Amino acid sequence: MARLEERTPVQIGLIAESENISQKYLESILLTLRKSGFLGSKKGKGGGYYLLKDPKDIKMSGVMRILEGPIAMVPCVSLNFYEKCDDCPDENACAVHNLMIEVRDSTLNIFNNTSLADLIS
Amino acid sequence: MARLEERTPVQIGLIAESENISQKYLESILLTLRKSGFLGSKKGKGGGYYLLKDPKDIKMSGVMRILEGPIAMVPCVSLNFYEKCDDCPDENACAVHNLMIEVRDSTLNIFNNTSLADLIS
DNA sequence: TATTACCCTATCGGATAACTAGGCTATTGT
DNA sequence: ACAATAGCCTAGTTATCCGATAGGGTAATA
Repeated sequence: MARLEERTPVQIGLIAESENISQKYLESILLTLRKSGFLGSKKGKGGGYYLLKDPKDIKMSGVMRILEGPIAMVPCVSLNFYEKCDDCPDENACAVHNLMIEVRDSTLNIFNNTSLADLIS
Repeated sequence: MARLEERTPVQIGLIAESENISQKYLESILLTLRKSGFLGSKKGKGGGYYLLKDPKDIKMSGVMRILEGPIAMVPCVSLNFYEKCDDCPDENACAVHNLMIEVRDSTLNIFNNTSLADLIS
């Protein structure tokens, strides 16, 4: 969709065919993206999905979180999906904790500075 | 173990207790580390596990690969656990591929430049 | 020679995620 | 109006992985 100049609706079937995946499976992915505000949709004949924003304004960090879940390698350093480790008495005393934060930040830095437009160029 | 000055064997039971995990489970982890060359072991009374190298010379990238598997987010950009994507006709044509390589390299850079000694300080 | 402590294999159960299936509903063009 | 189109929704299946467990074996040491 991002490769198209115009912002006209694209049917699920067309994308499924060109990407070699099942139509139904793609449907669930596109539905997720619509619910999270990345895509709009149009029903009926001539309908389909379309991008709501300019590809330049879509950061990969947002897309990744929706489609892949947490960016952090471990839940205890995740910003959006934080979870405490079961048997960890003190995160600050954990030797691995700070290292994981460092990795998270460097990954996040890349995703935040890459747009959908960057990807297709 | 890295925190100890001397390189004397430490018993599984002691570590299991101080880390609040089952002795058997810890055993399987230590066994993995021994087989991959990070730890040595001594049997019989007074035995246990000990580091084979100086903590300064143990890079976290090596430890991570043994305990956590691939560092890359997707197999198709993994250096040590490479796998081709099923329905991908051309990796170079994949929009996500280069992004994932970038992330892999930045993560690897951190793990390569962090030693076990860095972690405990 | 008994005890200690590591060695090895098999397996279980829960969670996750890719993927599928089937039917419903809203929109559109004629 | 109405029939075809195309998205909407929920549930479920299947496969795989991983944390964790169990139990018995073997080598080394005091």
